[in-house]
Amino acid sequence: METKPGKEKPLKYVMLAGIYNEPRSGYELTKWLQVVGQHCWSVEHSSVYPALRELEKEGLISSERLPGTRGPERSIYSVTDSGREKLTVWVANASPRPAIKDEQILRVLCFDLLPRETALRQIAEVRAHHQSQLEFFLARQAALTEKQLGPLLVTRRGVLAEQAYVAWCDEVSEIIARRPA
Amino acid sequence: METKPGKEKPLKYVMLAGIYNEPRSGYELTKWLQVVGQHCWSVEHSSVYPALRELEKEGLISSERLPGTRGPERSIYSVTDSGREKLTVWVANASPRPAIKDEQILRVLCFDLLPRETALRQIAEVRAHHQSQLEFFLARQAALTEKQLGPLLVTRRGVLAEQAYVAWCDEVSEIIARRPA
DNA sequence: AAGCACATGTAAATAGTTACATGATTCC
DNA sequence: GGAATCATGTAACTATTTACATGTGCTT
Repeated sequence: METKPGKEKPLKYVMLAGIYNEPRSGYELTKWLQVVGQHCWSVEHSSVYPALRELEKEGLISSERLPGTRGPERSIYSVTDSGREKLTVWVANASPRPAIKDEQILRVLCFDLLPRETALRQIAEVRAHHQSQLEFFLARQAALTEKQLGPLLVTRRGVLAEQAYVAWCDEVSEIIARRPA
Repeated sequence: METKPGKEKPLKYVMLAGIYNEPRSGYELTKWLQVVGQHCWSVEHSSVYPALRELEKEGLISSERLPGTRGPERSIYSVTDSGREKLTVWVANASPRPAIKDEQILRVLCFDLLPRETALRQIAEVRAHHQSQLEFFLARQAALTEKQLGPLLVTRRGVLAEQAYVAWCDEVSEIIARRPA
């Protein structure tokens, strides 16, 4: 047995996956988790740095100190051979069902509490947000080739998910609009 | 000032929305959050009961003790007038962006670590899960009329979200399949 | 009488955020 | 020299899960 046969924190594997995809600093990893990772696993930087230290202590990643091109020095992490092995085992496992927290859907559940105008305005704003996310993922998709299999598939997920959200907003608007006030 | 001008826990509003939608017991609310709430806000029962007590203490919901039709006695909660007012204010507010935790997308990011067969098998299982979720939401949709505006719109979200997930799984399969091993 | 679904609760542990803190470098 | 971005970190707090706990009533 190696220290503990128990389960490991998903966040560490999430980060390992991000670093495997491309060597990154903690800062870059945080940014990545906040933009690309928005539809899979978004966290704050305060969770990232301690996890990086754990991963390094376990020998799953290694760091290299580099002078920042535009900014101060940072540590760039790469996945070690041992990390790659652990990651491979993890990737082959089954995932728990996605966990989603989306208050907006619950607001829509209660839309009969609002005057029609208010509801329509709210959903229009939500639509605008997801439309701009969609455009972001479309732009990213256009910049990728089939060579970059993983990033391309993840980006496709972003595109499809945002398209579905925008389509739902449109349905909500339409149904609300043609309703008796 | 009423006790605290600070922000309130989202879970309480989520539950208030669920009870407003239909008076429910803690047990029923938990079930609802686990099935319908899967694409908006899923929690365990251990979070539900304490929050119910808080909501009742604040006078936002009231309980009625009823003998269970098939099972022991339970408390059915309804939204009070005061609760309805608070809920209305909340519904009119803007929502934070959805927070999603989905390990599967990150596994796909690393699919080049797996033999093609393994990856295809995994994604087929994931597809099957979302397909069955889709069928659940479609059945639910068929049972609703436009009278039940909120539940219908929430169910539509389930349908669209699961369709998008299934479509993504198909894309992943296709791209993996026609790749050099 | 055993097993299952109903029904509710608490305590300990974990995960994650918010707020606090610091400092470098670049651009205006 | 001030603002913005880069870059990293800690501490306190909050939210949520897991595990423990208990008991009812129906079905087989």
